[in-house]
Amino acid sequence: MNAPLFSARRPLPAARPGPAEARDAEGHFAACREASRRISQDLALLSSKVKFQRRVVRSGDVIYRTGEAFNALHIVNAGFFKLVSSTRDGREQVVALKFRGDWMGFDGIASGAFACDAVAIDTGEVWSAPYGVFLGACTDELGLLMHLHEAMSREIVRDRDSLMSVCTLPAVARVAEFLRYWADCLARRGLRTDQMALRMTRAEIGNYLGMTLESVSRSLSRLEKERLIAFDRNRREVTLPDAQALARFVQRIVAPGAAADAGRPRDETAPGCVDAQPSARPIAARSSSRV
Amino acid sequence: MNAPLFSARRPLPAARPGPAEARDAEGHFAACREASRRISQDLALLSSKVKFQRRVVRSGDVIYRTGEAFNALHIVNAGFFKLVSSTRDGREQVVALKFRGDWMGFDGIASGAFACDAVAIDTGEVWSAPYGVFLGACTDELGLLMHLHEAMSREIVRDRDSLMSVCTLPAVARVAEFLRYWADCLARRGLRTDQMALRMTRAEIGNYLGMTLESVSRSLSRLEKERLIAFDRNRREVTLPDAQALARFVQRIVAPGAAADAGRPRDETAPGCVDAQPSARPIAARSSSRV
DNA sequence: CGCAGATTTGAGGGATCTCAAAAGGGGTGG
DNA sequence: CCACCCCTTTTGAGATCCCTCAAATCTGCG
Repeated sequence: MNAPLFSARRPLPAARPGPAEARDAEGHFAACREASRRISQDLALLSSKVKFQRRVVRSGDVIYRTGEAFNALHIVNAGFFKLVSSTRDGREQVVALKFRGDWMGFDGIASGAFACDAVAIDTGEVWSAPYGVFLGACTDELGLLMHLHEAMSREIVRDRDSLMSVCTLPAVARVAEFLRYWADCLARRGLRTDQMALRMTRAEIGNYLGMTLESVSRSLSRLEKERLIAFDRNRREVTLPDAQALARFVQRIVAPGAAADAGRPRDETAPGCVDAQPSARPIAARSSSRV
Repeated sequence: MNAPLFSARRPLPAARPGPAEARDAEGHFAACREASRRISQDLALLSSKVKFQRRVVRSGDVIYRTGEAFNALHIVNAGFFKLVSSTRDGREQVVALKFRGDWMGFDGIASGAFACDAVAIDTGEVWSAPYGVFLGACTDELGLLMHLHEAMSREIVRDRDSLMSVCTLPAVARVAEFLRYWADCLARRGLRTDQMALRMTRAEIGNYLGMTLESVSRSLSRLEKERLIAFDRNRREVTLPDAQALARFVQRIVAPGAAADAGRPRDETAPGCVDAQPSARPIAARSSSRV
């Protein structure tokens, strides 16, 4: 009875583009439709299992604040949200962005107090329920438990992707990746990705990506000049004519030597065929132990 | 019967130093002893609830690899581990470090395949059990479930701390924070923090912190020159004579205006609770909505 | 003892930041 | 409806931090 109530665990093979690049676009659209359907379905099931408090929010509304007692978990039903960490000395950092179907509040479980601010950056709706209610529902319904764990796991993986981006990509590539990420998040929720409204200022984007607002602006201008993006009316809305071209642009920056063959599955463990000198130096392995 | 089997949820108020700065050192030591005791206790309880497969590892041993089917969760009983993410284009990133009591493998839950490599960087011991076993144990034992969630939550918070560090601190401050973090992790596990063996090459540290190995080396040399750290024999072992002085050093860099005496790292007592003038520009809040 | 890898240190260059000025956009009140 | 104001964005010029390249030193080990 606790079987696949929530959607199966790895329903998105297309998320990792297979070797066949040609039909990627179609595959991508199919995957997005599937993802969108799944998110809606999960939300519906979730709300049938747990009695939520629903709240409509507007841009700037705060869902929870750093230091507040952790009492509830929140799920985005609509809109966009940012999570902002801050240090005692006044540094602030946008650490995550949240979209429909995403959970907010996991950061509070560890210490019993929320570790960041959750702020709406558009009108939307949040569903909330006390942590204990989830816990109780989880023990009844294994599917819900697995859903919860998957959400936390996704968050961990995504956070690390951010770190990877910030640590290994130059500014313009980070902006390009950010745009791809944003478009992908929209697409997987059934939202149109042409004329995306970014909903964040250059300052917020720059903060999220670890650069100044001026660098964001310059990067966007450069991407526009290279025809990889196009602005709409007010420079707050952006179009990605060709997401793959953006990806190739990033590849070109990362590995200036290697040609455009982006779709290499995974045979590279450097030493073998070192054609693509990764411009990112591999981490020297000390004491590789076993020969 | 599912009550406080695992240690209570927020047992470390001292981790957030209160307004009284003076007795911080004692409070810190007490907190570390407490944390150490708790970690040992949790491990003992864990192993009484779940039948683990135990494995002794040596530096360089791989616990799991990117792309491998996610089958089990792992818990560090001894030693030190790094988690390394990699991209298809060959970039590598140390995304996390793991110590006794930490879990490894959460990244695999979301997609059903591990999303990074887990590699030992010292001899140690790992306890492993299939995910399903944990899940089963969790439904029997609510305390275990909460313990698991706290571990995942801690990981999320820590990952975001890393992002904060990389995005908002200059190189030398990142290195200083890294040393403090490492010392703190050791202290909370009852390990001595004088003559810490870093167990990572400069290249690995630099990768983790988003800088080159040369920058790490220069930063360490500078910290040494300012008497904030001291090297032992082989420059792989480091001593932090005064962790608070290191923290003040970081503060001085972040908010140059706040601390007057920039030259002397010595007897300048940190101003009360420095909620300093953020030299880091705050994120411009668009549409602050409600008046 | 010599080698291989790790580390340090220096010099120069480049990417990004800082500072500054001007243009654009949207909302409000007159 | 328009003027005005405030915020955001763009763009330029110079400064700076960090990276790249290079060479020397150090360490552990076979």
